Amino acid sequence: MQPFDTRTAILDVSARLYADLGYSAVSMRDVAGVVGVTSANLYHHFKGKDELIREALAHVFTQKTAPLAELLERPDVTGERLEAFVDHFVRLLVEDRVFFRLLVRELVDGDGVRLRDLVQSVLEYPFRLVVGLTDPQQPEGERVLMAVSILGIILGHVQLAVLLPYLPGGQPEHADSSVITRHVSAVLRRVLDGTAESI
Amino acid sequence: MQPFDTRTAILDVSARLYADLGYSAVSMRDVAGVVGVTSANLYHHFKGKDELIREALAHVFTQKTAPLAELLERPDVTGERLEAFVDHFVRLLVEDRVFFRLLVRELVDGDGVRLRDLVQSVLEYPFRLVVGLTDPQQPEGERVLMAVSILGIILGHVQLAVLLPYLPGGQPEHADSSVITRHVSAVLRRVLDGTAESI
DNA sequence: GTCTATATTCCGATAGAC
DNA sequence: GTCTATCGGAATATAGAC
Repeated sequence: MQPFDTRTAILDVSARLYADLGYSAVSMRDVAGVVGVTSANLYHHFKGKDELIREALAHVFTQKTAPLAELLERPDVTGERLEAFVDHFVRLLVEDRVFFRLLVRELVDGDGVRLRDLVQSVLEYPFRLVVGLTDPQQPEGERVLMAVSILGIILGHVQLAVLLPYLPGGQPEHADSSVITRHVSAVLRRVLDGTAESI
Repeated sequence: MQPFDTRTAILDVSARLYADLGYSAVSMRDVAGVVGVTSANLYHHFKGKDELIREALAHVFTQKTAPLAELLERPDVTGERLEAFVDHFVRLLVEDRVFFRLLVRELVDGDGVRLRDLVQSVLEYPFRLVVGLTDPQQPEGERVLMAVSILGIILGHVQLAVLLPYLPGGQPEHADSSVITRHVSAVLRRVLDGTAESI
């Protein structure tokens, strides 16, 4: 642990550039240039480009998922765990552009191994919570589908937000995390209350 | 118009490779090799890589959106226009892997100009329909947010489907278009009926 | 309209000095 | 741990013959 850890700096820069440009468009020279070292130095810290990007992904995902897990481990005393989860997840996706873009990129480009890693490091925990919010009297398959719908509506909402300036009636304010959180919470509460008292 | 139009073949191959690999990972040599011509030939039909990919996108989007527009222009006599729309849109995203991946890639990588093109060629029409399905007594902003939620839940559901094999309780059958259509239709019907009789 | 051949730049990766 | 120097190959793009 040094005051300025070169390896960590490389991981941070790699994650940001990969999130913005994608795997093939970010070169080892680019990363090195932003960090302020030579590209040869990158090969001292990492075996190659594949390993660098893979570790950068794990670096960001483990970093950003910890607070979410902490939230989910708190007991639900107010019955507003759904709102708290939506608020936190929307805020994470809207306000952390790097995290959001890494997530979407993995969903579209990830192979089987990387998708399983993504689930285990980021999505499995919130997924279990959301399944727990669905009607326990429904069969397992229905509850899984409902959980996917809930996570999907949040992801889709954030993803479509970039189109709002070009959609008829769309205002950029509709992409604010507070607006999205309020709206999605209301929709989900209506859906969940229609099936069971799940709080 | 020739029996085998080289230009059209180039556009089809470009769209497929770009959908699978992304902009930087698909080379002019790759496209030419699959089509069965030389890369120099591509520069006779298109000014460069940028123009090729841009025209390939427009080629696919205008092609695949026509049936959707046709559906939306039919009068809603049975009151099941929502179900018909969900069915068609889910089927399009699930069964046409090229279209789906192009759409997601544009959402994550597109700049202002390309996003506006995407809206005008693909999303504006279904968006107007979905706005029409929401409660007319709600203010415009609320109806827009609801429409984004409806499109978003479909997009998010299809997008998260790749994770189902790795999620607890997830079954690959949950990614079938018929299963997604039935589930999403039921959820949306519940949400929309909670606000107004919109049929 | 399609080809061969090539110019130029950039890429990932390595060797070896310090 | 960081550097200079460089290799071999692949990228976009062009010139010009057929």
